[in-house]
Amino acid sequence: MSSTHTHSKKSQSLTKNQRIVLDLLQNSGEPLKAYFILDSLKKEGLNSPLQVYRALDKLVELGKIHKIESINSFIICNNSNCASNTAFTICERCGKVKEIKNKYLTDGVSDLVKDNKLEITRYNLEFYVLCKSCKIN
Amino acid sequence: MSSTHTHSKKSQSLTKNQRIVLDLLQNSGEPLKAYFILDSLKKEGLNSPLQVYRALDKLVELGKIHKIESINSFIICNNSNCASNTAFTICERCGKVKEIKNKYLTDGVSDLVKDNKLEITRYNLEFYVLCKSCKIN
DNA sequence: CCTCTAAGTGTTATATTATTACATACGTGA
DNA sequence: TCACGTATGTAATAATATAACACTTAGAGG
Ligand SMILES: [Zn+2]
Ligand SMILES: [Zn+2]
Ligand SMILES: [Zn+2]
Ligand SMILES: [Zn+2]
Repeated sequence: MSSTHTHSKKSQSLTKNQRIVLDLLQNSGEPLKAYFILDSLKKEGLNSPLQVYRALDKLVELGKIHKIESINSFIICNNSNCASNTAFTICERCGKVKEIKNKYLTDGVSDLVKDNKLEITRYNLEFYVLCKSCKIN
Repeated sequence: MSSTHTHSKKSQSLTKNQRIVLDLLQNSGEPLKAYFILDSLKKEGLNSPLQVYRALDKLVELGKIHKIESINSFIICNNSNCASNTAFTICERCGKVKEIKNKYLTDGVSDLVKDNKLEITRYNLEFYVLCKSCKIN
């Protein structure tokens, strides 16, 4: 390490807007909506929807967050390596969202996809459930 | 036909708005957006977004159409029995959408779900692909 | 250091998607 | 007939997302 070449600086560094949006999602752990993010980060200097959407787009592209399509929300990736392949459970009662990191499920889906000759570039799987605490009550 | 009894009318009969929206989706076969539907059916008497959304909601509930979440569009169900469990491929290049009716895939997903002790009430799977004609060109 | 370029920023305005609220109509069953 | 559930029509508004344009910054390479 610490060799002469200075490359790959870019790949590690997020811009200020990207960073504060990522931090908020990280600290929240929950899915957040773009305009909620905007409101939350007004004090940090974010003024317009576009600033939020641009940061979100980039973070999605980098695989650091995911968009949950059916609720128009964004959540931190807790999986670190799912690229653009995502799977979530969403509680139909309380709205709680969990990223599925069960290897067997995601591998299984990949296998099914291969077996069925679907050439998938990426996928988004949203499973609606009744979560444990909602099941009890 | 035209017998005396009038029962079970309700279960078969859609209202006028529901019918014209369903017919449009049926004839199209493609995913359509709510406001496109509205524009298309102005001449049939639809005047407001709400009329469209109400019809769409009902048709989704009846399982006659599906919403494709990642493109905010609605498409006729070509499967007739998928209830609220849906699976689609979406071409990333041309946007073409196909409902997956491959029994092995959907059964496989169900099995995976069972094996992984996920109590799913329904699911929505969106697979992004490069479709055949886009692959060639 | 200088210049070029890709990426990001800030801002305003606008487009697109969806719901709230409220008054009215209509069919079914008690 | 009355109550009830469902659908309707309409206006207003909320929520989500993008277009357009001028400007800035950071890194690559000479
Ligand atoms: Zn992830
Ligand atoms: Zn729950
Ligand atoms: Zn279907
Ligand atoms: Zn295609």
